[in-house]
Amino acid sequence: MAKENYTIRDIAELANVSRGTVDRVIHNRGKVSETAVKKVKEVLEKINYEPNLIARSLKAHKNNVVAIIIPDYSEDNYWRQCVYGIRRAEKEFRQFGISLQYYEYQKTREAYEQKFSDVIVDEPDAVLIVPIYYSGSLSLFRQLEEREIPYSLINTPIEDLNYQTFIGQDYRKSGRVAAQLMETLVDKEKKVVVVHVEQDFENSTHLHEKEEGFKEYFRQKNSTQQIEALTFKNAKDLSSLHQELPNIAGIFMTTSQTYEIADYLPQDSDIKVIGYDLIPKNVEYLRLGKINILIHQNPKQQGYDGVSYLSEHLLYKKEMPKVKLLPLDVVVSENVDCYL
Amino acid sequence: MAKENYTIRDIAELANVSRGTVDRVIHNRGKVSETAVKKVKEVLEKINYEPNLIARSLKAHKNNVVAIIIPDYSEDNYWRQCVYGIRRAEKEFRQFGISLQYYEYQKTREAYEQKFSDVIVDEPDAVLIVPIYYSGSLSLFRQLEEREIPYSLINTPIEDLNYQTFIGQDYRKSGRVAAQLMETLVDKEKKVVVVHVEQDFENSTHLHEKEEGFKEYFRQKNSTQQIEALTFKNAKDLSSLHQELPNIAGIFMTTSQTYEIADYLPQDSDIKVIGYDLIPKNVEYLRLGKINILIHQNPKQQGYDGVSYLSEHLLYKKEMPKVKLLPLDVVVSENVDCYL
DNA sequence: AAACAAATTGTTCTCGTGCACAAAACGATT
DNA sequence: AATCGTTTTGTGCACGAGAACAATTTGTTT
Repeated sequence: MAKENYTIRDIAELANVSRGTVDRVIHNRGKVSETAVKKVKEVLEKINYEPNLIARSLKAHKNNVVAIIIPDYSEDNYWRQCVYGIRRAEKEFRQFGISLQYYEYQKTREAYEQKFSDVIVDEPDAVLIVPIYYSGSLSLFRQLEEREIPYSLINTPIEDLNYQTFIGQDYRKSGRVAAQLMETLVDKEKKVVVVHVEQDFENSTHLHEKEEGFKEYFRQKNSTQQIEALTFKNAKDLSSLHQELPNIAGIFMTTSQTYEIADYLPQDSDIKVIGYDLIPKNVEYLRLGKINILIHQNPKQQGYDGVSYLSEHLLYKKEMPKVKLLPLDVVVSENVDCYL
Repeated sequence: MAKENYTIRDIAELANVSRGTVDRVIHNRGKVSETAVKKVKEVLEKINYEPNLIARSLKAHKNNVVAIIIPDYSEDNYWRQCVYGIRRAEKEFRQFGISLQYYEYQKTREAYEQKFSDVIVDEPDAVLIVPIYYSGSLSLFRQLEEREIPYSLINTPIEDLNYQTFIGQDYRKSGRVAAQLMETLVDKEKKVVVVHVEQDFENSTHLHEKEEGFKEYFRQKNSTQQIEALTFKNAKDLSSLHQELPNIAGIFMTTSQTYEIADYLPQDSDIKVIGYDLIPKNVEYLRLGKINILIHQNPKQQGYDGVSYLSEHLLYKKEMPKVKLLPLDVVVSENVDCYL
């Protein structure tokens, strides 16, 4: 196989046909005689033709619109990081005729569904969505499918949908990682607790997965470690933990409100805390030693990948993986700088 | 600011001049009358012109050659991973007229310097180099500089060179991370040892840095932890550690031969091992629990970034950072899959 | 075999930039 | 005012793919 980069012209010459015919064969459109098809295909098999994407996209410029449905990020550092990644991809793909349309929703189910409906009315060419509310919006997803609008989910998985790609983490594995790290931090005399802070816990399968992974790890190790799971609708309710604290060796927070729990611990507490996400408050507490370990969910990468995949799909019909799992980065105070 | 993507043509119309004049002003080449310059610049300030890189690179195609000087990777898993990253970038930039030329060297100083000389004779447009040998090759770097051939270093830093970019890790911080993790794994009764396996230890500043970072962490914490550093020219010599083992709580291996030390530990040993790199043998031992933690040096990313930076520099004269530090990924058995 | 329709093949233009070259404008000199 | 040289400005082409359109060949019918 020669290294050279062949062009449509080269192929046409080699096959003794015109450029138009080669083009028709490659994209198997239009009528071409069998003999011509054969001639071209023979050449194509011999050489390794890779179309020049630059030339192609120079021509393309269909101006595709990708809708971004994301929680209001003005006050939320996690989603803001995600938007940074989205913006990076936006800048990169604008050249290729991709433009983004943002639909920010306040964190209520109504607002979410409203924005989602808006998107459907606007008929974008693709949709990237953070579906933090589960039930109810299924019919909206179905509408996207009927209209054949490709969509990807980031951060929060939902089963039984025909999305293009889910981008996020393996949450069960994430719980297991937390468990393994917790095991090294605490000794088994006291119990460890898994704490969820989420209004709609029932529908948050990813939090269930984290808890399950956490317990699974200890179970498979035949550990005698005592584990208790607690669910709070609101961070304020964490104060009720107060009297339990003396019996607790470690806390695994399954959401990014990890810093909230650290606030309820006494100054000289020896309780180990493992949680999620490099939001500023968490990072501060990690540096102070109030939080021991954070698992980084790579929101920036999630946003970037989400837009990239959809864009390349629209531009080149590139296939996308059904699931893209990002690494489970373990962050301690000494390496936190690398991830900021 | 309108969102529209302006073209040279648009600017020409708005400024009432020809495309050629706009082009001359933008690249400030050639003679243009002051009035014309003013007219064009006024328009340029009003709109936000961003040249279409696609059209630009469609035209470019100067076929730049980037030389890759890298240790023989047929038998070395670490460098092979690095080459994977290089290949990914190669594929991506081939379209843009970048081609790579590989110069693999056997791991002796003579072979290294020979290949380096070959590169200089071949006069590539840029050089990406893994300089595992330090002294002696400085004159070769100077020759690159004289010929104004841009070059970047990956993995191994060398001071006082006018390289474009060094891509690798912050080795001191890397040692600190290892120390912090070691602290959680061992109790202070026994000592921990830092083990280097390297023929040319004197010249390996990055290994010194790792050791120094490791010690620095404990020192700053006013820890009473006893630390000892040992240097071996060859992995076989590790057997001499045997009688010391009962006094050792943890071992910090500064190179990828971490699996070698694990082989010398008794089956039921409680000695904790922290080391580097996700080569298959290390990963196997991590899964088996013979190694506790690996720090991932991201060789694939290093290779990819190295080629990308140089390519974009050649193509668009894009500026490159002087130093690009990759994250210090902490890998345990439960999250190792994410990084493979 | 002429006439026509249908199938196939070939040509040309577009995308936006960058460069080479052609055209025009300007100024100076006779 | 005509000529020349110089400066400035305008135009055309190439890059490679893709699609519309034009041209050709093929097949069918009378």
